Amino acid sequence: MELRDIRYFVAVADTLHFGRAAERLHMTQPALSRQIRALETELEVQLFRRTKRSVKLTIAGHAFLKDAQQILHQVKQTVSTTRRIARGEMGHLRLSFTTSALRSIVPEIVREFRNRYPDVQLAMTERCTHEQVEAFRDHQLDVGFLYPPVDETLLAITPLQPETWVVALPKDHPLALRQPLTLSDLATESFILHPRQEGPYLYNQIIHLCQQAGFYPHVVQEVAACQTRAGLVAVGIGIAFVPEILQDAGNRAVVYRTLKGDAPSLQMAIARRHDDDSPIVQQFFQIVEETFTNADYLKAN
Amino acid sequence: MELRDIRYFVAVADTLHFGRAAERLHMTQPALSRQIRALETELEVQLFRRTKRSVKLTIAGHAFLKDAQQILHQVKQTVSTTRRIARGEMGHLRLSFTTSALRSIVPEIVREFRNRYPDVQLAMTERCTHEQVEAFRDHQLDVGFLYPPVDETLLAITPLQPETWVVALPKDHPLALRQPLTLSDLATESFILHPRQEGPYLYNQIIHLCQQAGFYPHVVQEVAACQTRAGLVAVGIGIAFVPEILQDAGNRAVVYRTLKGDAPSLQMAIARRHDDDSPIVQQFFQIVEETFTNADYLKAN
DNA sequence: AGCCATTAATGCTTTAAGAGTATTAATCAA
DNA sequence: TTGATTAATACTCTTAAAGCATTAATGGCT
Repeated sequence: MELRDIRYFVAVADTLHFGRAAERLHMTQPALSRQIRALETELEVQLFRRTKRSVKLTIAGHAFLKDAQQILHQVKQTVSTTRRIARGEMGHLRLSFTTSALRSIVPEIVREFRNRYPDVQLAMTERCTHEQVEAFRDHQLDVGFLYPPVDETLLAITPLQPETWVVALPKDHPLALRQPLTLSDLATESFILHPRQEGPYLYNQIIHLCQQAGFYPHVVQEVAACQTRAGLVAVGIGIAFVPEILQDAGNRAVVYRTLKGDAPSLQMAIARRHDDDSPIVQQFFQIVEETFTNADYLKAN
Repeated sequence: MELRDIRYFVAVADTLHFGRAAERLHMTQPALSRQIRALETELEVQLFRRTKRSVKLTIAGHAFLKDAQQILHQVKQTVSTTRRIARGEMGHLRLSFTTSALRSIVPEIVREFRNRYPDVQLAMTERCTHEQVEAFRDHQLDVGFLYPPVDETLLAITPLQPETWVVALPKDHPLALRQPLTLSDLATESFILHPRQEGPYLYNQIIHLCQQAGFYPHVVQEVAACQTRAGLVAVGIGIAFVPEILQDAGNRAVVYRTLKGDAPSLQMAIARRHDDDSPIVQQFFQIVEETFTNADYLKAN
């Protein structure tokens, strides 16, 4: 049995007239009569009770009609849905971001995406860079905002705007008054850094920059959350580095100072699997690109 | 799009191998490759991501597969159900019967029908003959146990076993001792009959038989229910006619006497619309026939 | 690094299912 | 009785789909 047969049957069942049904199907009456008869033979079921002058459905024909219409409807629905999914208008997208990404342009991107593709289910999870890479490996993630470097054989990376980090000092620290501050000024300080395994790239970068400035930093504590580091700075445990964008939300007992010359910096990036051909992911990247073009445009004015 | 395309697609999606899928479909690989490609062109959707060595589903392909399998399943289900309905194994049957029919062979017939066709929904309603005819007219009824005569242009009638009616007398009535009783013996009695409009045929029959016996019956009361009539006989209001099969269930203060010669009698019949081609109804009649053949066979032994 | 096996695609031919045309047969209404 | 209506039949024709032979590209294996 083919959908053709079902379409023919429904036309005849609707009109109860082979001639008119044939017309509706843009074919001739004999061809239609033959197809219906063939369908009945195949089913071994009489669907119509015909006289030479009239046609009506049998009981079985009535039942078949109901199902037939449902099948045709489902086929139509399937075609439509498949097309929408292929166009990226429907489906789902699993998104991850590091904690600090929420303080950046990311929320705006997500908002725009939701607006433009309301039928795409968004699943968002906060994950650190390392967790994101693992999730990508396990096919648990489609798009991630993270901090390179990562395994670029698996992931395609698009760098976003660089993010410079500033020094957090207690309000009453002597250096809080000095304005052009360089890394070498911090040589004798105690440092509160983030745990090495949470962000080895940045950690090593800091150590390396300090060594270039002629000292090895004295690390008194390792704390993951930036806010907590600022808190510890406030009570005089030491000094710390935090992202520039987080400084406004900081503690009142803390001042933030930009470093002149080499300073710790990270460049957030957006990642996807190389082998991912999801049109939704493509569209997400499209929006990311547009958002940045737009943002630059605004800045230029 | 045709079911063929869907079947082909599912085969390729299952095996992810054009050659093996073609084998499973009993066709050659190039033909299959071409059909899949045509399907993709028609849908304007890439369903497979092919390399020269491997095939895998795209996101849209995955979604389509799910729906495709469901469609194929539904088609299979529809064919099966339609066949069962055509064979009379599924569907519904609306059945009516008069009150007294429940005291006859009818329950046995229904029991056997339920046994043999458990997937047929039975809707049973008690209706008098007149109500049944109305229900048939309104297409509200498929099979009815009723008492002719009825409109035989609408209904096809199969008569069942004739049912003779007996006289109910008070236990201490003088005629209770006379054994060969005839209708003329009742000439001076008071009669409790059923209401004329409830069964005009039987009512007229009784009047007619009495007149043939040389008298016009003196009717003191009209009561529909046979049991109630027997009750009134017990307290001496008059005498009554009841169906032979009901006499066992009668009042202890009442005796029942068969009439010699002409006696009121009814022949229950089973009715269906002439234009009803439901296989279920046919099968019901089949069982009715078998049940009677069987019953006669038992009697003969 | 090169060769062979594997596998999907392409070009051409063949087949058969389905459609068209002309006609028939039966039924209902006037 | 006749004519209009309508589904079925007989035959021919068209075309979509299948088969066959071959190509092209890829990946594994020595």
